[in-house]
Amino acid sequence: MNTFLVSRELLAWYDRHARGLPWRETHDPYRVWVSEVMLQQTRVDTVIPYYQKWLENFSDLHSLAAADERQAMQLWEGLGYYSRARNMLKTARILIEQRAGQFPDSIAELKKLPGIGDYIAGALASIAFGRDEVALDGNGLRVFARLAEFDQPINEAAGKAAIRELMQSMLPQGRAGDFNQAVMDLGATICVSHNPQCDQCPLTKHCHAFQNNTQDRFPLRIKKKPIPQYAVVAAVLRNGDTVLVDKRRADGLLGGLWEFPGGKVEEGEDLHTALVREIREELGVDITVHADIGTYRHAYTHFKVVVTVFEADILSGEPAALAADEIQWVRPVELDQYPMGKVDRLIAHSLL
DNA sequence: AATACGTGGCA
DNA sequence: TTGCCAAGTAT
Repeated sequence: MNTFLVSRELLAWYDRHARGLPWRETHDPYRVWVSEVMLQQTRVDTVIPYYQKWLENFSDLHSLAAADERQAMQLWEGLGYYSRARNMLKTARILIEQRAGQFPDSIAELKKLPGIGDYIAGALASIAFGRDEVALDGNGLRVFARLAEFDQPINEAAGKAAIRELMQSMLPQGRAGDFNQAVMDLGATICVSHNPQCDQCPLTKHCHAFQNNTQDRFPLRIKKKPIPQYAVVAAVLRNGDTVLVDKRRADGLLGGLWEFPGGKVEEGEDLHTALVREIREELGVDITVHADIGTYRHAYTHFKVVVTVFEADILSGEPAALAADEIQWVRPVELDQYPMGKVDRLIAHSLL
């Protein structure tokens, strides 16, 4: 492969076909950063409305550093990977307090900030600061794995490192940001996972996969383990016209979001028993379980759940936040003010 | 190195 | 319906 030609022709293609995206209107590090964080594992079409809403509420680093966490989580609700939002708040505050509100421009310093890893550090350095640095994401891995019929799995460190070196070797001095974005645009619009549009690709004459018609076989990946499925129960506990919700601890799944109390059903346990046990563990109260008011199936990244929701009443005791950061009695109509994951939001809406 | 971490689109 | 995958990072 002639890396010089690939690089030159890719840039020429990008000059004509770059997508007009909201975060490409400036090179403002704050805006580039917001977009890159939101775009992790998330499609452009999904991100755009979130990006615009976020910028309307937090137009710069100062307003984000001063932000209310609940407001930030509400704006993030539905995007997933919620630690991204919490890390953005942390990073904004670090930059305001320790760096006079300026992003560092070196990879090493950028990577010290919460939520900034190899990719975002490279993206900020190259796109926002014009430095000659690689930003390698899933698109780049796929594009170059096909170009070279790359024989190593791209979801292992060695494979990623080799492709990073290939990209490094063809990085056009002075236009690394455009080059990185060109690779991503090509991967997102033409060299897509399934049914790549090779008839529109500017690189077919360099592409080994195209020449051998092996696009479907690349990139190679190590297979993931099958994911387990769990039965989960949740309770709608009532007190007058309010229901009880709890705020999950900051770490872990859906950290910092609100939920209806409950948990996993153990092996051999029936749903009622599980719910009584979970509520006793989480809130320190005994309940009577009433009607089943809904079943929800949901797939997280590494497991699936079937959630059964029950109406329930407290028999004795005052609920306490034994396993959560906070508990609150809330009227269902007010629950939109409480950031939640998908399943709990569906349950909340079912109560209206 | 392997696993945890959300959600929605698509075949 | 099920499984794969999408602008990754933290531990």
